[in-house]
Amino acid sequence: MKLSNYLIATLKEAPSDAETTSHQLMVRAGMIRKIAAGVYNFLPTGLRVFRKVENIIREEMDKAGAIEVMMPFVTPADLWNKSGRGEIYGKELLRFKDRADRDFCLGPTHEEVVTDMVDREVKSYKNLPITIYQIQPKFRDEIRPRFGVMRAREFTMKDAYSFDINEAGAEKSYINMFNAYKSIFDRCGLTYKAVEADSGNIGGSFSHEFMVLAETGEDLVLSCDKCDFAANVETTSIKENTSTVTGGTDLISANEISTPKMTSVDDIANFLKVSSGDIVKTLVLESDDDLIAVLIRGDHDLSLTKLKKFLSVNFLDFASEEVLKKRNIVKGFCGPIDLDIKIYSDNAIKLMTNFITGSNKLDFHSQGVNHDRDFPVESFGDFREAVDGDLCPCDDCVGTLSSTRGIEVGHVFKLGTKYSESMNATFADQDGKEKNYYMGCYGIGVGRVVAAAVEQNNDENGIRFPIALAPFQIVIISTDKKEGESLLKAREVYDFLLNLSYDVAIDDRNENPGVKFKDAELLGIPLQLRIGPKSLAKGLVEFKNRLSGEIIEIDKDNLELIKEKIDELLR
RNA sequence: CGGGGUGUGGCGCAGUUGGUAGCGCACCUGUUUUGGGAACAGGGGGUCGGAGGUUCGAGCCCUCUCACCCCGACCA
Repeated sequence: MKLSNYLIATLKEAPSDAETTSHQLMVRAGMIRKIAAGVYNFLPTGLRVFRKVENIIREEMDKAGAIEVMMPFVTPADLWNKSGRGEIYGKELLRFKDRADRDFCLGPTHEEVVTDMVDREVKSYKNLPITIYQIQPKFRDEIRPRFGVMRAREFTMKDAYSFDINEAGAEKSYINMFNAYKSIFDRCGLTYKAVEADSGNIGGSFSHEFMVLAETGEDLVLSCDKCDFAANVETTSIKENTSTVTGGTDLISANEISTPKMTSVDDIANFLKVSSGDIVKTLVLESDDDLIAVLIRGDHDLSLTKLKKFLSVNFLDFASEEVLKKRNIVKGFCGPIDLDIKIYSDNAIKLMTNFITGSNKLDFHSQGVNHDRDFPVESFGDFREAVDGDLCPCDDCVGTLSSTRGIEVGHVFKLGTKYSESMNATFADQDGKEKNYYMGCYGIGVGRVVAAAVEQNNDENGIRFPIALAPFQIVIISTDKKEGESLLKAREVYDFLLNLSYDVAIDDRNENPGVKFKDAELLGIPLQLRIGPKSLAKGLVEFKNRLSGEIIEIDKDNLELIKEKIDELLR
């Protein structure tokens, strides 16, 4: 590529709406531009990187035996009604009507479409197992898109779906994809971790997320210091430390204390000079049909994900103020005593006696509260979020957990028969009977992989792309903008490398050398070949390595040696 | 959705008590430069997000609206 005839849209300053490093750098490098909230243009250099990721994914999927198709971005709402997921997906699903008033939506994922497709085309167990994939845009009307293409509303995803005749087959397909994912992220040069995860809206029984480790990640990953356990905080189960009994063995009687205007755990802890762990907070939530209360230790956080799973409900969220008012629940002073809704209690509370809670009266709390004696508990369970220092949940493991932030770039799920049942998708098995497919689904966010790579690889000069992802692997920089020996030599080497199919660009723009160096570094091109009067006078050209900063000089006329050096440096 | 904030040239910003819009970068022309985002001179580009209103006069005041950004269980 001749950069004199290309679009290098670099900026000195990032727009003020770019917060994270990757967002700022991708905009400054001229890779992306926003055209609406969560909707982006990919400019030429951005697209080149995007394609490299896409190609790696495609190659590895093909190698793993997955079959590429393309399903529509616009899908009929009917399919979503069929699976019953239209309601659950809610506002994230962007719906609209066509001219004949028929309902459509922009596909946020394609389980419905692919299940329908396979059901139409595959009739017999003889055609199974099969794994279908596509690389295609998706649209999710996120509440809050952010961080550039990291969490965009329109984004490109590689989504794959496996169909098997039974559970064991599904397991094999899952492992096959899991391994393909490892190859993909290895080839992308990312530092990542595969962790146990929640399956969220997609549903299903079991899943892993592939997390790129980075400070700005939106997810929290907990890993064990003794074994190889690692999981998203959303799903990490907790082994409570049974030695931390608090409150003493003699039960004291409950009494109310005046706590004017003290609505937070911290207020109460400061006022009573106790630690927040001595306090129990009573959280009131709305679920599918009714309100429920959850007791959580003052210094812990509720995990909505875990509680939702425990209750097996579709909807669960904190009760609104209106609802609380209607039920005469006093915000800020809620407690379990005389509360006429079901009370669930976190396991950490089981060991506590004589604790402090709200008293359901404005400006009053209760101390010396004990469960069972003072209020009934519907059920104890593991409802809180794990934190640094919690025990590893694995059997027989004595390790403790520590947390790191991560960017979820890939997710693999076992779906079982969830969709094949709801959509009545079947094949004829060996015994001639119709059976539901055992499915799995597997996603990778292509743009997010690019952003994650930038987030993980940068310095004060810009992006330090892994060689496999860089927009170009080599840029030949003529440091003299006049038509002359430097430019001629640069063109000669460029033609030579281009003929050998190297991923090479020539910076023949009418710019000062400093501009070209800065752009090459901002864009993260791993190798610069600098050709200018200074070194040519000595009969040399020079390489600069973006990653090591090292500069090497080489005989200007020995093209073979130049080629060898490139091969060596790109290895 | 709730709360907060911001909209002025491509990007980053300034704009006083209301008096008719400016700076840096970028862009164009010329000259000089030429190894780390060059210098000088000249130049182009703005319905001040939009609509309505107040006023002799609105970027500035008022009303509505749109867009974008940030925060949002922490308590119950």
